[in-house]
Amino acid sequence: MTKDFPEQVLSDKQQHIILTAIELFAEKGFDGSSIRDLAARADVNVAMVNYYFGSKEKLFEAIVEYRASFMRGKLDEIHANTSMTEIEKIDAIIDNYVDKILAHPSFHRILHQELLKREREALHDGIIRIFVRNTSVLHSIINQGIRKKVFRKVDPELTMATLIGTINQVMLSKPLCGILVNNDPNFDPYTNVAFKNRLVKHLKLLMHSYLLADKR
Amino acid sequence: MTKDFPEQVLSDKQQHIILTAIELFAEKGFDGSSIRDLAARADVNVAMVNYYFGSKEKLFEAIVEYRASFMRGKLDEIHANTSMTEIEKIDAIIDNYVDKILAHPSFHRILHQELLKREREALHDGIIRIFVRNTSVLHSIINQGIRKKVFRKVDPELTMATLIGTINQVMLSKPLCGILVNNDPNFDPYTNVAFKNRLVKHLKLLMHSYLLADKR
Amino acid sequence: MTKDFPEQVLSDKQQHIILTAIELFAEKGFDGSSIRDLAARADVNVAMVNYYFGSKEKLFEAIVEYRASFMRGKLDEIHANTSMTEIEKIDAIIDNYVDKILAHPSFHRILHQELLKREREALHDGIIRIFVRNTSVLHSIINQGIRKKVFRKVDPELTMATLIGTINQVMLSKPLCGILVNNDPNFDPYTNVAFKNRLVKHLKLLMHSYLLADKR
Amino acid sequence: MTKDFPEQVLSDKQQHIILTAIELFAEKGFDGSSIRDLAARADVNVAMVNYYFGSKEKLFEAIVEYRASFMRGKLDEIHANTSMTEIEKIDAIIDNYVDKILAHPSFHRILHQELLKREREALHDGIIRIFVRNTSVLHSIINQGIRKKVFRKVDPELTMATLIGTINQVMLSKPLCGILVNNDPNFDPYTNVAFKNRLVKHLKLLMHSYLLADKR
DNA sequence: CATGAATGAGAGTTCATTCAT
DNA sequence: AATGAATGAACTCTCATTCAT
Repeated sequence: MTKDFPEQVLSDKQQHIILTAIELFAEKGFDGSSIRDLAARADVNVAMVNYYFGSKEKLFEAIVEYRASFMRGKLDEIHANTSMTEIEKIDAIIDNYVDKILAHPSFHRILHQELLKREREALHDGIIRIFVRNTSVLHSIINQGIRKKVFRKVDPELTMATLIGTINQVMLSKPLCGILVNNDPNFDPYTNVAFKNRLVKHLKLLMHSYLLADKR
Repeated sequence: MTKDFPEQVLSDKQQHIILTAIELFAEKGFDGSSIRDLAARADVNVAMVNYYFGSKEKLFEAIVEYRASFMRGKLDEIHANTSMTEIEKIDAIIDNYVDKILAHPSFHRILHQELLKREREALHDGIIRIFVRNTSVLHSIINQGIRKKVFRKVDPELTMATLIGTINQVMLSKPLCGILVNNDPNFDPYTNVAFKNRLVKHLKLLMHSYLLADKR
Repeated sequence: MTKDFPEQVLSDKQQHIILTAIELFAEKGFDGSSIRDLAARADVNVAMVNYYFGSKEKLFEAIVEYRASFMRGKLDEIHANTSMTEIEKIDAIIDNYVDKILAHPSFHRILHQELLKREREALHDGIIRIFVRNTSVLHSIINQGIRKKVFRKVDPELTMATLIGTINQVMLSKPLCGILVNNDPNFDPYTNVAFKNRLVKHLKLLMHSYLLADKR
Repeated sequence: MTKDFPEQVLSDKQQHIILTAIELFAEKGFDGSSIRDLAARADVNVAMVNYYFGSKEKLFEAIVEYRASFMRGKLDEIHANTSMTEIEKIDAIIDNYVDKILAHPSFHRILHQELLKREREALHDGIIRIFVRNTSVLHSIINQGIRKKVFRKVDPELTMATLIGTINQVMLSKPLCGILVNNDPNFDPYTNVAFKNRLVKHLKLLMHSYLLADKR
């Protein structure tokens, strides 16, 4: 069984602060959010954040720790499954990815905000490590498919970038996504089941045509 | 004839500040960068930013204005070209996109950082407008291809997301990209010609298989 | 029973800041005083002013609130008193006014400084309201005296201006007052009992001759 | 012949700046007005103020110099006139004062703003000197009237304070004055002839009753 | 265990003034 | 003689953090 981080025990209040912080940071960015904002929104004392987490930066690390392993379990299971073909595994990963990411859009947004900066190196590296680990299964499956010649000789790394990048593109901005897919900036794609199905369908079709098409 | 930059006359010093700010904001984020940092790095007086641009926020707007039209010219040209097939236009757009975005990775990163927040609504909307404008040509070409039945009945919006999203994914983080494509966090993909060709090749192959494959 | 001060609870430190600010603003004006000056003089941290009062402007409002009602109680009592004649009431008001204003020369000076500007409209209006309230009793007594024909048919508003204006004139500038009444710029009239009596005597004599003289 | 200050020659532009500054300082106070505000309002270059007057403070001195002697001429004439009785002289001074002050309400307001502070000592002293000189004639006339026993044994200094203070009180704040005399904050008393006559009438009546009444 | 008070550092911005032209 | 560009200092205010209780 895999564990990304020590299974630290978090009190309800700590969890509450973390969940509030995820929303706040997603809206205003880490630097754009103040501890006072956060304390007010979470209805706790200003000193609580430092008291519980040590510092604002450590709170961010706690957030990552709290949500980081959100992928692993199912991915490893898919990877280890010997009764699935490679393309079935790809499909399963698509289902899983879309599911998990749409379930936590704010956290996803925070991670990407931090990834886009080059500050806070330790944190940056930590986030990169999460990404690398979470994509390694996908990487391995694509490579295996190619080796087995059930997949075309595609570029494995960039194929991964396509799969993840398509989802990220949609998650970039709720209003932008709303405009593009529904011509309505107030449309919320992240909670819309029809949109989720549409996204999954597109990704599967895309991957099928790309990976399976005519393997000469 | 096309023009890449707005007519507004900017002094050398103003341009210098803008270029320095693009690098700084890309590294530390807008909120994470201080005017003092910027002034020191650009080797100008702290008061210059407000003197030239009015405020930190207006500097951001000036940056966007300075680089915003970085796509349009060529795109319109491709769109209007009647001697190209749809798939040739897609290829041309891929060439163009990759070219332009790899040439200005920092600006690209800044835009996405701001897009990931929901603050500064006016600016956010402005950036969204740029994205919508820059993707509208692509949208129109895909739709035309589908109407002409030279393209499969794909999901046009999500196909765009795939194209743009793949590039964005690669631009997300230099070290992440370096690790994935070269197993070396110090590898700089953005200035590497081989990588650029690899990216272009992947995208074209991807789009060809997806759009053209067996239109039954 | 009357209360001179609003109910609001102010800590000792807050009161200390307010009292220091009154002196400072009286000397240098509101705009001429910096929060750093104030903090240094009051021997508190620069951040305390904003911490306690929110902003420099709100500190001003707190000052006004703290001292604004400095008149009312006694005035209402005089007004309501049915056993005094009108001229006795005027005399009592003179006693009261001179007393109160000489006790808080700095606050008095601040109010007038702000009154002389046309900025900060809300504040300006607030101060005007205080003046109007504080003079309304006087107004009403003069009018009553005229109606009862114990006073001459004077101009009630300008008679008020004379009464208040004489006191204000003396409060304008300590050195100017010192020179005029004692030929000594260092003479402090505001703490001098003899001067206070002299001022009261002059005002009473003035009002008696003006209001009572020959009512044909 | 008396001269308060060297008869410096001022160009039209300098006069224009001075007149604009008087209005601006009257509205926002000296510290509340910026040279940029002034330059913009006067439609001149920012550097002009320092170029012409040396500094912001020296501009203030130039303003005082420009308007300071606004009283003297006529006052000296009244004083020296041997064919007028003392009370006639008082009446003439009232006419003159009210006239001059109502003609330049902004300058009057500036002087008092500065008088209310204790800053800029040299300037403060200069202004005090102007006040003392301008009131000396009045002082001398009252004293003479008392000596000649045509006036009562009033308090000469405070009688002056009453005369000047009544006018000042009315000049304190346009809206306050408007409310008191006309129950209308938008009423402009300073340009209203009826109000001027009312003020003069009140002052003369006041001074007559006070100075002349029953000299036992 | 939890908190309100307090703080030094640094933020963005504005200022009067200077200077090369 | 006149000015636009430029600047260092100082402004108000907010910040993450600390600490006595």
